[in-house]
Amino acid sequence: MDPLRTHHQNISQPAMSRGGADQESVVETPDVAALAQLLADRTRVAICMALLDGGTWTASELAEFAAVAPSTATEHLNLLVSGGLLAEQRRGRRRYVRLAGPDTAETLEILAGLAPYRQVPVRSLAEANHRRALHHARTCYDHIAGALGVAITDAMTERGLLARDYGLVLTCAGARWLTALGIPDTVPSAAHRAHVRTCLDWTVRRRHLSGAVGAALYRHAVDREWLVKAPATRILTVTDAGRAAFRDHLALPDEALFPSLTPAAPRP
Amino acid sequence: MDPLRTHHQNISQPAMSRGGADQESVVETPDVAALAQLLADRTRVAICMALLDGGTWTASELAEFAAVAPSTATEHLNLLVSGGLLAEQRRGRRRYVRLAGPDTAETLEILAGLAPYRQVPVRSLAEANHRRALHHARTCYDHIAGALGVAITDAMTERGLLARDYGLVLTCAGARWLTALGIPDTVPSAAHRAHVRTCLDWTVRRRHLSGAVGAALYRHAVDREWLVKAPATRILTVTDAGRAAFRDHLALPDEALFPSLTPAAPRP
DNA sequence: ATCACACTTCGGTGAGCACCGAATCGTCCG
DNA sequence: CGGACGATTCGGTGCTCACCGAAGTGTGAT
Repeated sequence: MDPLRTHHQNISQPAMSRGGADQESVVETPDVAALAQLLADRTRVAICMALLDGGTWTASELAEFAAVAPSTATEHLNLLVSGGLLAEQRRGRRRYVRLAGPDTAETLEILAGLAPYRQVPVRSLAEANHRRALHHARTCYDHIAGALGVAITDAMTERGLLARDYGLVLTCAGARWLTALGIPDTVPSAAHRAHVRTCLDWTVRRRHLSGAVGAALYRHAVDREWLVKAPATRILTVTDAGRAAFRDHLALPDEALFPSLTPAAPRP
Repeated sequence: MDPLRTHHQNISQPAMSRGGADQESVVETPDVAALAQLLADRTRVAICMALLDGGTWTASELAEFAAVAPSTATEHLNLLVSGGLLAEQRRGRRRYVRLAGPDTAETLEILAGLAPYRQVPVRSLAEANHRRALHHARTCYDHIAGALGVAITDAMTERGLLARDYGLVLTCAGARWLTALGIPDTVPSAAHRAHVRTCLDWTVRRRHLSGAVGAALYRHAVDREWLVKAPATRILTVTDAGRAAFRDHLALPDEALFPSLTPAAPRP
């Protein structure tokens, strides 16, 4: 149709204002393809997934994690930073990198929930253990995911702290429960209306609690040392104190509290 | 590092179970890259954006909309359907296609909100008018977007029907207001806790109302003929009755009710 | 000063893929 | 039946890009 259309001018450069002819009539449009292009590469996604632990990684740590050469990692980081998905901070000879913000993290989680599944071979016993631990309990940027996260959400729902109507919401009882735990500030006066979001868990294909309440709960659990986050991974470990607390406050069953008891990836 | 790693085995085929050696130790992982790959092409995104009007299109309509050859459109539709983003229905020699579901639509909107902006030239006067109309009021799968959508959201907030704490929520007054309008069924008894979501508007870079309440409001407005949707586009036109209603119930200003008065894409 | 280290730049390579046109297959209509 | 039409298949083309290694740059430690 359009004779100007050479083959495959799909994304590439910003097209360079030509001749200055009709430059007055332009419109801005969100370039979804450009954003998706950033995430259309397994290595870049692996980097983003690593950063979903909410932490700050160096370039070489990410290169090793993603199993690519440092030079390749540099290229990917350049793209992700200039695309606005990652924030960087250079100190000395190190390049520190983290997710740009909660929006980014949430978008990644949403995509992970909608994405098709893929079979991935497990090579070593160490990797199998790592998988098992991830499956049991991990961070999801600022809240708790994995079997533990789902169990918490389920228990809170059963006990009437959360209610399901057109999405999950915090009930008045739930607000009181949070206050009793000593989580007041995050939840404003009209507590029953506080922001509750859910997030589709990619290991269990079940929804778990996120949003402001999920974040507050996670922070609280870490502060009280109910949970300990392993450095440089997203793995959470439940402490003895944590087991006591989760049994006490939510009557969580042992399956949710011990990683070894977590059943192997139930496929729906 | 890995000698098995030839160059660029990034996405491609499902790798074909080899030799049947170590097939027991596999794990399922969401393949975000594969999903993003689907959206990493301008033409495919254009198709998805067209389908965001919530309607059903034929293959050739989409080919014309996206300005590609029919054969190219077929290829794209095959990918999008088999990737689960689109649902198809074949009748006779026609292929009817629509978005797979609300999840898909929501994900697209979220991506559009996070995506970078791109300058797009406007070629004809007709296109300029089309843009203006889209900018003023359009559907966003199942709710109202554009300047009108933002104005509605703002007005509802100002009048205490919506409140902002950790995201937007419907107040008790808001629930009563909906009931008075005659929108009861969508909103369950504990109405003030009904599902409210916001959606970042890509024309105005402002949030507007979505979720169950947003969808109910849109359906109501169409039922009462406050709004009329132009066929084969996402454009909404405000009728006289609509203007009266929106002035009455929300005191919307004229700028929000007449497309010509909408200011040209304010950039923050 | 010297060396180790974290990262970057650059050239080259190979795979992937968006596109079209021409030919083909079915379906619907006159 | 025959022709128009919607959609598909297929071969070919050219661009894009993920990857690496080797060489280079700057920082920090000895």
